[in-house]
Amino acid sequence: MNTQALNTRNFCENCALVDSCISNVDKKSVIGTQSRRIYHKADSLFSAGHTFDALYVLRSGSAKSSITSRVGDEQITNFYYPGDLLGIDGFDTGKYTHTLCFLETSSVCRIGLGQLDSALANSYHVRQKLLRSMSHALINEEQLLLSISKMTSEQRLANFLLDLSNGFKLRGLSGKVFDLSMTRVDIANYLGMAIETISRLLTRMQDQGIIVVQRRQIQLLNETRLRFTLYDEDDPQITFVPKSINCTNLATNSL
Amino acid sequence: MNTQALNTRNFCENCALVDSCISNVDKKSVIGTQSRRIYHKADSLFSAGHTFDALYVLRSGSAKSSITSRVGDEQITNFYYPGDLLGIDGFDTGKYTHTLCFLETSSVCRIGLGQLDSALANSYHVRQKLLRSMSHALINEEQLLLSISKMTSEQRLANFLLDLSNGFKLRGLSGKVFDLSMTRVDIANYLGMAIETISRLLTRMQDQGIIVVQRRQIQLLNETRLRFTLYDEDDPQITFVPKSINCTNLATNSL
DNA sequence: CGTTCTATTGACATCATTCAACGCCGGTGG
DNA sequence: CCACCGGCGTTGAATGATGTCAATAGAACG
Repeated sequence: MNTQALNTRNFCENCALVDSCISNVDKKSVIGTQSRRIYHKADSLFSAGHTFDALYVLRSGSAKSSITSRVGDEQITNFYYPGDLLGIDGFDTGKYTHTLCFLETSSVCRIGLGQLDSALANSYHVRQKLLRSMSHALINEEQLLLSISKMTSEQRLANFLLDLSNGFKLRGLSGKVFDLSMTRVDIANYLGMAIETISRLLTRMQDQGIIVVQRRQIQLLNETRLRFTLYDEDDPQITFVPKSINCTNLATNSL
Repeated sequence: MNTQALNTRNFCENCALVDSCISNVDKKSVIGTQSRRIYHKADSLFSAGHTFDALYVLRSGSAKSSITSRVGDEQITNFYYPGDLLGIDGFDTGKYTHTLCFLETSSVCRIGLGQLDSALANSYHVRQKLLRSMSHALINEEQLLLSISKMTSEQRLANFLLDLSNGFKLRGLSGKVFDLSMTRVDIANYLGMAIETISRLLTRMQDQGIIVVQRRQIQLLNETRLRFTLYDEDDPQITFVPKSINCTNLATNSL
């Protein structure tokens, strides 16, 4: 399985992601990255329990990460696209807790922990970038949590499609027509629902003229209506019931 | 509201948390912390949208953090106990995304961002500690996700009680008898279920002789049985169905 | 000592899962 | 080239776990 095209460089200064990539945020001290090889669908980059020895940046393709409970249940925690940072779950225990698995042919840049740490010590921008990425990952997870525990399945799916669309737009691709790199099973797992429900909802949305589904290809016909399902659909007038948890909002910041 | 006892020091070298606290992980360069004041129940430390200017360490008491969706739904993302790091959600955008709210009389140590960054630049241990904490927070969130999307309400509640018990044990308190500092509403929100369900489950567990509930006080009578409900209860023989997501487990780590 | 917050309990409604059958597509081997 | 097979996706019917609504009561708070 090492027969793949293997491409090892010391610096990725002409990577397409050059501006957003943690290796390049500090122009004065580019982090050397190694081991840029090609992975294929269903290959894994690392598995839960493996020694944490590097972070990775996804260069091309797409991937998913998942955790496993003691009972054997798996939960997909995220999908990744080019530019995303992989492996930050490893800092906690020194072992990866995620299993990272590619959804299609993909490539990554590897940043060894030693290199990373010296970059952190030397560059404010690298520190900023890493902390920001990790904070972002956390918030992302919490948004997912919010959607799973507070939204109907239809809203979750709509939200998911809009998120994907946004991600593609940000990467300069079409937010109107795109391909899902993950299976229905993956989506269902990620959103905490049954694949049958996904199927039914997709066809219903199609019947309503909101989207067009052809296998893995999705076309958004009416983004406004899609976005609208996120609000309480029964109630045309968007009622902002704050539903607030008891918390005095003094928010006496600092001192 | 500034009438509270106000206690400002430069260094917290004799804090009870001295060993685990990020301010003290590097004995050679203790981070100066400021503004140790007393907060009360329902006070908030910061709110979503406020400028991110500091991290905090919870010194005493307990707290919860929550995020709010555009529709006004709130989701509690975590409960905090002494030693926990607060505010790491702020790195992403430079504003807090959480609202942090105390559940009882509490105190914190404040670590300004400037101080933090110089400590990060100078100390490997501080870098390690911060990254570890953030990674841990991420994993924690994902465990919650897993439990919400893959477990029954009974299992979620059992899991929650066991987690709390563990936390108290780790802090040298009793894991058998403890007080919930949060309301049923908070628990329900956190676990993604209705308060009525919490109520019913608690009384059922009590009827089964697994726990004793008296308002906020919980006593674990039979921890083994509680732990056992986490597995598929129908099936006495624990069946480890791996339920694996399609992912070749080559896990060709590094290269 | 009333008002409000918190918690409990019952009856009922419902959304989503589960079970089951089937169709489609791509790959593989004869 | 065709037939078979397995993975993926769709659809229908029945079930059930959990939420919603409603009534009540105790504790906390001012």
